[in-house]
Amino acid sequence: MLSIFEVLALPVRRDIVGRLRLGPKTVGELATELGLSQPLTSKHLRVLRDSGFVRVRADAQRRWYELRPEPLREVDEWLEPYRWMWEDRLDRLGDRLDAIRDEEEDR
Amino acid sequence: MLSIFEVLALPVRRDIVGRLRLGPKTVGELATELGLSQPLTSKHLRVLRDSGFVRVRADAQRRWYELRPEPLREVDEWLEPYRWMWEDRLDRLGDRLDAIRDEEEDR
DNA sequence: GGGTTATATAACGATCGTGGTATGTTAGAT
DNA sequence: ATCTAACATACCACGATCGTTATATAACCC
Repeated sequence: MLSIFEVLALPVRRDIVGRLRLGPKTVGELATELGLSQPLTSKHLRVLRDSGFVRVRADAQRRWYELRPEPLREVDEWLEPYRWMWEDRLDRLGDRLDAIRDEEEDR
Repeated sequence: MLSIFEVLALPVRRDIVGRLRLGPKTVGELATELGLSQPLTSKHLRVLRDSGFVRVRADAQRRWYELRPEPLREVDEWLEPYRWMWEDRLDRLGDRLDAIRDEEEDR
């Protein structure tokens, strides 16, 4: 089975993930949108499924694929130790100051 | 040239990135720490360099590799449209409330 | 200059994932 | 019961990348 980062390494798979962001879609819908053959679409969805990115719901012959947050969240957590490199804050201090300023402006 | 996600797909490359998090290291240091051959280490560093993850500073025969934030930041930005899926907040409202609560506690 | 240290690159073989084609499976429709 | 629609899977071949080994480059030391 492919790791989370390996799954995301392929542009077409990130594309699928992106198109499922706003709601579930069927294999046929995705294949059409992406201009892929049905078997190839199914295969990528299989990879996404095995790695936890999507789950399937059966509906007659249709298969509705739905995005799951966990793997994406893992990527987010992996990034955490590096965020200080581009987020100019001292241990969330910046966020707090921003929030306070926003509150002031709302008055 | 490999894309950012392709670069991160390999565990050993994420490992290198991780070990450079706290400061620059030489090829030899990394090779020893990771238990890799020198040529392999150099090759991975080459990939990391081409994709912008690291930059090199020459120092006699030594090459100091330093981590750069940009590609990691790109991953972070790619994740942005998905964060609502696991961050329980309504358009940053949660962050603000957290910050306000923290401020209250500090009093 | 000769030797050594540190690193980069070339060449090669092997592995693995990708994409295509063909086929299997299941459910609905007539 | 048969036909069709929607999807999954098996098989195969190509291509890319990974790791190894050998070699090249460059700078320091004696």
